[in-house]
This record gives sequence, structure tokens and C-alpha cells, in this order.
Amino acid sequence: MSDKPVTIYDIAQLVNASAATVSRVLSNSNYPVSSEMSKKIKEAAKQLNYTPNMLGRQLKKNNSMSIGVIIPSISNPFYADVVLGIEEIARQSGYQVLLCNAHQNPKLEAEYLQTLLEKQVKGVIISSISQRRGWLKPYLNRGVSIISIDQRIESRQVVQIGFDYRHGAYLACSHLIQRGHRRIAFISAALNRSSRQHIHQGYQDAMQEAGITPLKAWIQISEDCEDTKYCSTFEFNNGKQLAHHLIAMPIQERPTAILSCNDLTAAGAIKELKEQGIDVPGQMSVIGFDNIELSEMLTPSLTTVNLPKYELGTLACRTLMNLLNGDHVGEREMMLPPEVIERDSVVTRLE
Amino acid sequence: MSDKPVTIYDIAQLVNASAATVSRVLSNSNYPVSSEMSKKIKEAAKQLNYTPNMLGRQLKKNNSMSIGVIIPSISNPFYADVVLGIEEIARQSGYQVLLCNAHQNPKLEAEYLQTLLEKQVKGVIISSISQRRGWLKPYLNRGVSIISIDQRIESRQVVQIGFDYRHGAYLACSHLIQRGHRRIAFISAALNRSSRQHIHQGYQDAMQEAGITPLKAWIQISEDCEDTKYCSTFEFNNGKQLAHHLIAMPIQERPTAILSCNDLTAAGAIKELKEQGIDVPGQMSVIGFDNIELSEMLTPSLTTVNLPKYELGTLACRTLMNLLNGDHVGEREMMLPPEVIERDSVVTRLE
DNA sequence: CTGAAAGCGCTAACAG
DNA sequence: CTGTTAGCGCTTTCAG
Repeated sequence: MSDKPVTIYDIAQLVNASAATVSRVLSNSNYPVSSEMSKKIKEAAKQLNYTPNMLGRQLKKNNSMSIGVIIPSISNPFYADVVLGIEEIARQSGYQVLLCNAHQNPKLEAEYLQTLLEKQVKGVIISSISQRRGWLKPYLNRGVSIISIDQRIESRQVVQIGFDYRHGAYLACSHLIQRGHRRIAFISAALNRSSRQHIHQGYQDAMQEAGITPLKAWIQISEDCEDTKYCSTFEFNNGKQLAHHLIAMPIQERPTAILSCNDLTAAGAIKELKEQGIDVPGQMSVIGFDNIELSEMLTPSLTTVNLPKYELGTLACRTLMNLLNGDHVGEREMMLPPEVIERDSVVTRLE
Repeated sequence: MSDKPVTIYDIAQLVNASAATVSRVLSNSNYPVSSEMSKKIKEAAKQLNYTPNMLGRQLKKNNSMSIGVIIPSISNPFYADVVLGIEEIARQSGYQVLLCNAHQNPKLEAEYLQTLLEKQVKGVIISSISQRRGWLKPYLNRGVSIISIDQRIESRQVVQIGFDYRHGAYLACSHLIQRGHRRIAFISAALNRSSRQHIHQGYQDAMQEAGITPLKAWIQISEDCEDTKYCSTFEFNNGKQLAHHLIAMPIQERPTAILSCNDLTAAGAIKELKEQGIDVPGQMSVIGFDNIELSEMLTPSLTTVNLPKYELGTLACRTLMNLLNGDHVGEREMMLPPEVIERDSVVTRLE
């Protein structure tokens, strides 16, 4: 059934030309070939059902036309959007994306990076969770272009593209303050990622600016548990638990609003509050972070901070393409602006 | 900085051996090489920071060690889970996954398939939306192994792995009937996919078995609109709209329960019902389909039909690996069993 | 046990 | 405009 795959030599033979000429025609080289010959070759290719073997071309040209993407997990809707953006640009530029889910595991990250290099990718977009300084050094020295997205990496050599988490949290918290809230809680998973640290900072900044000193108990940050794999459910349950702590507080000290480090955690908090008979937003306002699609499906729909995730993907990929083309890349650090999206989970407090 | 990449020849030179010997050592061939030589070579490789060029190996061995995956969109959480399963098995088997988002576009599907073949994948896992019979024929004839997941394809030559949607819907509908519901609505996007057709069938079967003839108005199926790209929001809004039609019915005819073709649509329906002051599940029970993570985050949390998505991914990939190894693959059609997950959106009707 | 040589499919000088 | 030739990095006969 399936004979030997047809190569340019088969075509060359059929039309009495050399492989070189066939190659010139079929690889859209701008080398001059008579239009007559060209036509014959194209027809023969079609007739033989020729499919070029890119491995051959790529080996010769030393250019794999693929880029690598390493993210914590594609089942995180946040990254799904980013990847969509990356893939769109990559496809337009003729590149293939090699996607790797590193499951928050630094070892897997390194392993994947190695594999990608062996596959001859010239560029990698990575959202690394690894805190180990300089672990990318040896790879950079081999001439790979690396773009770090979302999570900041300690390195001056890689282009960094992310969101201004601090400012986003600042906006969110200010949003609450403007609406009359003063007892504002902050809930988050462990601050073991730069994004969460910055969100925390933005919260502190906004509070300080308003002259509010948050009570210790308003700041609920859960324990670091390295071993758990990421999943939405984890974040959600985390939110439930942290909200539970909050409502255990005496009513005079209890916050009237919650700023959450992400929408999933906010969703958990809302669920817990409702289960405990606390009206959202009537008795407690909640603001999220990320603006994943879930947020408008909740009841009440979630006021949150939008991060342009798809745009992060396109920008990262476009920047990488520029790097690969040797074009000059302007900034080594780019920040995409967050923005508060008003929905129904925040209410103005009259007092 | 980045000199010419180091090859086996560089290593051979360094240790006074031939490239052949180096290759035998570094590619873990079981060809006999003196342990002394072997050690020297390994050390030299490490010292030179050697990274094998897989393009060379793969061209020679005619084996790209990668598989293709074509899905509608990674931003559909359903597929995110499936892909996670595929990738896990692929990685374990040393394969790389080339992921392609076809955006419900048959043209893109074909284009991607072509690209994958050029990249020399020997196998493809595809969830094709294309209704065109036999479009895969020409590819199959070239000896590619194709596994169709989730959506059925009209072809006897491809292995099909999916869910028993009909049975799932039958279970869901029966679940409602057992709880005293008789006026049961079915809401769905256009039945332009085999999955939705089967769900519809399962609904009909369960109703018939219970001796209930559904009113026309209970069956709300939205218009086909080919051009809209898939996104969660679309399904959600669809649910809102269809639920809206339902509550416009005179109260005596109005259903007491809704079976939705997926969780997203169910979420939209619930939202609309609540906005219209109809209590869920008090006045209207809702059952979903898919069991995406969203379903337990809603209020009330959604009773739904679980589909083992991750397992679909692992099974599909394992089966593909077997095909590629030439091992015998048992069934040409496999169905994974759905199962009702009871949560809080369905209530027993006393009457 | 080791090496020389051929060649996977394709492209790019170079020569005609 | 076309063909010849060499070679990308690697594996694999086939001889030693």
C-alpha cells in the first residue's frame, strides 16, 4: 500500500530534470527557472502526491521552523489563552509550536528545554516557575532566544513580557476603597511566584495610600505546598478555606470586601460565603484577578482585573519572531496593562 | 559566543575515535563498545556540552518521534484535559506532541494535517469537525496512523475513541425522571456534531422509555452559525437565551427540569433562570454534561454527566503508540463510559 | 570491538 | 536557465 515516500528525485526523473531544479521550484526559491519547466515540475509533484520532507530541508538549512513553549499547564485557562495567541502568530509566520506542560516542576522544565534544543528550536517562550537563579544561563550561551512570560526570571539576558500585577492589584484595591470599603481582605495562595508577590504589594500600596493599616487577619495567605499539582480545584478550595477564616472573625473587625489573587480563588471564596449565608455582594464584596471566562458565569458575576492574556501570547511570539529574524527588539522588559472589569460582585458601601 | 554547534565528529576527534563509535555510545545502541571507550566518549560529550541534533537522527532513521494532535481549540477546557492526557503518555514514550488548534475550520484542519505530514509525524490524533466524508482517505493511503477522538468520523480505516454520549444523556434524563420530573427540556447548540446528535438521541430514548412525549417547545436547539469561533462565552450565552425561551412558556407546560448538552450551556441557563427570579433547583432542576471544573464552582454546583477526558487522552495516545509499534490494536471503536455526578442543581419533585 | 563509507531528503555553491 | 556535486548530523551496513 504505502510505498517508499516520493522525493524530489522521483519528480526529477519523471520530468527529466535534476533534483536541484525541482528543489528550486518546489521550495519557492527565487532562483530563475523557466516557467515551462516550473509548470511541469509542479504538475508532476501534484500527480505523484509529493509531500516534502521537512527534516531534510531543516537539517540542511539548520532551521527547524519550530519554537518551544513551556508552561505550567495547559489545563489552566489562563495559559490556554496565552498559548492560543502564541500559536496564532507562529502559524502565520510558518512556525510550529512545540508545547510542553511542565506541571510546576522545575525538573520537568529543564528536561523539556533540553528536548526542545535537541529538536533544534531556535527560540523558546517560557513561563518558568523555577526560582533557581541563572538556570537558563547555559542554554542562553548556546544561542537560543528565550522569552520569559508572566513570571519574572532573574536574568538580564532574556526578554521579559508580563503583566503589571502590582498596578492591577493597586487598581482593584483602590476600586474597593473608592466604593467606601476600608476593611479589605487579601486572599492568596503562597507567595512563591513573582506575580503573587506583586499583587500583594499592590494591595499594600493602595491601602497605605488610603491611610489604612490592614489587620494581620485580613491577609490570608495559604501555606506553600510544593508537591500539589496545579489544578483549578486546588485554587478554588483554597479560596473556600481562606474565606472561612475571614468569616470566623468578630463582626466589627471582619472585612467588608475581599481582594483575591485570582478568579478561581475568588470563586471559591464566594461559594463559601454563600454557603455560610453571607450575601455577596450585599454583606461582602469580592474582586478577582485574571478575568478568566469563568468570572462572568458566576452568580454574582465577578468584578475582576482583566489581563490581556491572548495579547500576551501574540506579543511574546511576535517579539520572538523579531529576535529570530535578527530584527532589533526594543524593550527588554514589557508590561501589559491590567484593567478593572466591573460586574456584580462589588457594591458601594454606604456608611 | 555561540560557535558552531558541536557534533559527534568533534567528540570523535577529541577522544580519537570514529564518529560511528561515538554515535553508538551516545544513541544508546546496544552495539558492543568497550566500556573504556564508552566512558571516554560520555565524558567528552559532557565536557563539550554536546546536544544531539535530532533532525539528523530522525532524517536517517525516518522517524520523527513526534505525533500530531488536531483539536478545535485548546481554550476549550474539555480539550485541555484530553491534551494533557495525550501529552503525558507521549512524553513517557519519548514522543513530542505537535498541537494544532483548528478553530472549527475544516480548511485549517486540512492545512494542519498537511503540515504535520511534512514534519513527518507517523501518527495523528484528531477531533475533526469536518463532515466531509472520506477527506482523510488520501492521508491514510500514505500510511499515517490516524486516531479520531470524541467526534465520530465516517471511515472504517481509522480507530475511533470517544464517549457514549447517547448513554450519558440517557442516564442524565433517567436521573431526572427517577426524581419525579416529567416535563423535561433539552437545550443544545445546533446538532451539527455527532456528539450532540447522540445526546439528543439519549434524551429521546429515556423519555420514550418513560412513556413521555416531549412537547416541541421543550426541545430548544439553537441555529447553526458556522462562522462563530468557538468560545466558552458563546455556549454560555446560548444557554441563557434558550432558557429564556423556556421560561416564556405557560406555567402548566413549562418544564421542571433541563438537560443541557454541556456544562457551559447549563451554566448560562442557570444564570438566566436566577436572573429571572426562578430558583434553581427549587423551581427548576438543571443537569449538565461534560463535568468540566466549572461545574463544581457554580452555585448551585452543577449535577452533570462526567466524561473521563484525561483518560480519553491517555487511551488515544496509548493506542496510537501501539499502532506505531505495529502491535495489534484490539477494537477499532472504543467508548468510554459516562456517569452521572450528583451535586446540587437537581432536586426531587414531590407531586 | 572499531572504522570507513554510504546515504536519509534536501539545498546551495559552482560550473556550464 | 540547468546540472553536478558536496554536505547538513546522524546511523548503519560491511570490513577489518
